[in-house]
Amino acid sequence: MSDSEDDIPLSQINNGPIISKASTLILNAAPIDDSTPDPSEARTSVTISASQDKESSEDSDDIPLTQRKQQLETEKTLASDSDDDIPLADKRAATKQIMKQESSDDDDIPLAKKRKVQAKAKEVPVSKVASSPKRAASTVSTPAPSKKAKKDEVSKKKLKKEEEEREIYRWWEEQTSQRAGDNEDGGDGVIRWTELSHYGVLFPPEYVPHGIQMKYDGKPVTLTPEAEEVASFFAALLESDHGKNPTFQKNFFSDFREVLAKNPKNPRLERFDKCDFTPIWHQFQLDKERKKQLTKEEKLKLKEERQKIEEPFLFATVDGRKEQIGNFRIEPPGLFRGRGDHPKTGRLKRRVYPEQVTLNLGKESPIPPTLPGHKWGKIVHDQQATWLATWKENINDTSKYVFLAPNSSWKGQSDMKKFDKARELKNYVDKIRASYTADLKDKLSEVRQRATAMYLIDRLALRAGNEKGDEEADTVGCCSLRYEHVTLEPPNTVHFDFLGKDSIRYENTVQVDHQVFKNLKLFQNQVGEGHAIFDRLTTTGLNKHLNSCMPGLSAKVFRTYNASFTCQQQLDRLTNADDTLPDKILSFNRANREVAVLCNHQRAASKSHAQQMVKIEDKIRTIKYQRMKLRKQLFSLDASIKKKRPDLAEDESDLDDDWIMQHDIDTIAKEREKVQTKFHKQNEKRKADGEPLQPDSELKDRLAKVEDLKVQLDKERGGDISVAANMTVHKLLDRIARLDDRLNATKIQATDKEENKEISLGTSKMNYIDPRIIVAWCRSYDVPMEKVYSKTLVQKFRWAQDIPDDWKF
DNA sequence: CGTTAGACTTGGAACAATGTTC
DNA sequence: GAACATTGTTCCAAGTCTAACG
Repeated sequence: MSDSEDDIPLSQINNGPIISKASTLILNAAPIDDSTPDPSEARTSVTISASQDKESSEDSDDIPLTQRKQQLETEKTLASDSDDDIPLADKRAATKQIMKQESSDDDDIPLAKKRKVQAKAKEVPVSKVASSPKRAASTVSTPAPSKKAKKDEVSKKKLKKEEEEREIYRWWEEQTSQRAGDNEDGGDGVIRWTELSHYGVLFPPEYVPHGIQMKYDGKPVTLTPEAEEVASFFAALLESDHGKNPTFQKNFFSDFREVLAKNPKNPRLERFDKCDFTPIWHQFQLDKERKKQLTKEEKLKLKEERQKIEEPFLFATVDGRKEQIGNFRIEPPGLFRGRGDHPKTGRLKRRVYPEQVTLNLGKESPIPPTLPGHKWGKIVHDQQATWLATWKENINDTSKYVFLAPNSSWKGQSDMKKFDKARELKNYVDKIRASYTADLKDKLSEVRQRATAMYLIDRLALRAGNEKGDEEADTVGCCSLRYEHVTLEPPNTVHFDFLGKDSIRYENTVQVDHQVFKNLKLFQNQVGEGHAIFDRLTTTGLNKHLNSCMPGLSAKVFRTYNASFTCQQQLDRLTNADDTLPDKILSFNRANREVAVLCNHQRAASKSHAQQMVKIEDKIRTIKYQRMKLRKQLFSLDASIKKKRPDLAEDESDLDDDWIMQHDIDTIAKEREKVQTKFHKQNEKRKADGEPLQPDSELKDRLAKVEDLKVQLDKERGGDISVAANMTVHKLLDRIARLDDRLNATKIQATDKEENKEISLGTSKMNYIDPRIIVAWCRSYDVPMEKVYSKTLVQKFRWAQDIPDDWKF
């Protein structure tokens, strides 16, 4: 293996913008069906589309960006109005191949049958049990006194675990027909439960005034507790982005003044810029510090107190089964943290009292107690609903709900239903693609717009894009795209730039089907700046049509389908059975990343990312440096090794003399400092213990040793290699091998980190990738599940674990 | 029909817990 | 063992989509 080669990807990855990756990926994942019903009529555009697909699928095979650009440019110059002159001899074949691959995945056993595969079901508990004795065995070596206690603890844990295991409702093992939600015609009229009881919701504690005064115009002012609370909400955010956002400030101040005016004891504060919340802010900083300083015991005690309060709220009983509840807390009052350019951001979100809360309970269930002096707003018995409690929030007048946790049967069932639906789309997608491709030329602009939108939703995994009001942030999805969000570059390149959900920017450049390009141009010209491109299309209309293509189909299913499809495809492509575990994990992360890119799941890069990269690069070099030294020792012991192991004769890349020099200097400096702090610390301890101090000569001796090291390093740099007396060739080879492992692992880590800096993997893992894909992958490549799923995700996807080894999406 | 309400999924950021390193 | 980085969890805003409404 050559180091220089290995280092290439990291730097290159940097250059590859997400955009191009995303576009190639999707076009690749979604081959166009070139068997249009009417070949003579469809020839031109269909041919083109096929050829484009071919090209873009080539793109995806890691052609550097620069080359891709060239390709694009050549195409530009080549392209003329007559579409016919593009040769396509082998291009069809390529498209076919992709299609074939897709349909060969199509080993679709009817879903109903698949569910019954339970051979694995028994294995889960077995492996659990097997792991427990192992743990018990490892405690045997511990000292006698604690032995018994530990053993007790272990068996207790084991028991608890087994009990938990028994308590799990394995709904996925039951006859499908018994389950709600399996109903083809959606969830309407479905009874979800017959018995439902829970302890209601947990209210946040009443406000406790701190008495710290804010200042106005430089002078401290006294506020009523109610006003102080609101001032404190803002004070806490003083240094955050929200606190600095003018809209946030304006909205906060207007609501703050309203609260102030409610009580004549409050001062009149006219101007925001005269307010000074820093005294409160400082107090909060202090509080945080103090909280951090608490001892372990104190923290534990606080935690226990919290848990004791929560305990009754944790579970609900549904038809006799215990189910975990997700969010049983009423949201505390605060300032509304709207995202992006939300016109209401900063407004006061008021405290919620029991009178505003509706509980959903079984008729027979006891009504839980609530805050003293209060009563519940309403008690209902809605057996079609899965919410346990609901209330209205005052900012946007929208409903908030308490639901069961993600590991519950209700959530699990609808999750499974969602993925099964996406999987079902596989069987329809070719037909649907053919049909919208044909519709791209429909005379009815309504139909044509719908087809164009479907193309985008399918190819780019765009969201549907419902209408939004003036009181919300201006964000869009497919149906609500406006003129200015799309830039067209002939012959068929489209630039997208708009704010999507959560005001996350979607920026992408794609080559599209010629007819799509023409349509977009036409629509744009018809509407003009500031107007919706698809002016005849609504999400409702689109979904109605989709539903007629396949029962239960809606726009979001395409996102799920394309995400899961991509993941399956990438995992198959990237993983090798004989890879090391870290390599497999890297492959997994890459597949996961492809999906995240496709769905445009972003995160803010950490402020220290660049520094962190420098640090890790330095770590890599340090390992290489150590390796180099070992190599040299090896050759000085036995020169013949050079011939036997030519791989060891090669120099480490990017280890130049300057770096080595600097590294040695740094090493010495660090060593010196270490010696000194250690010396002083020891003396401080001695002082505290009343022991005699170590003399300064001791420090000098130790520092002299550092100097010896320096001399040795200098000598080694000069080519003078010293080998320890007891060192052997075998030992050296062994050490080098271990360094190589470390080097490899660190490099992988670096690559992963860089590729990941602005991409958030969590959302796709949690919501878009069919967990059965991942479970099957883990099994066939012998990767422990915990390496890819956190504890909670394992629980959430329990239903996905009883599948055959060869399960494919 | 278009509009709104309601219920449920999806999403990034903040926060907490845990792991790593000096 | 404290400081830092990483990972996992919680929070709650912001979507989707269907049903009900007028």
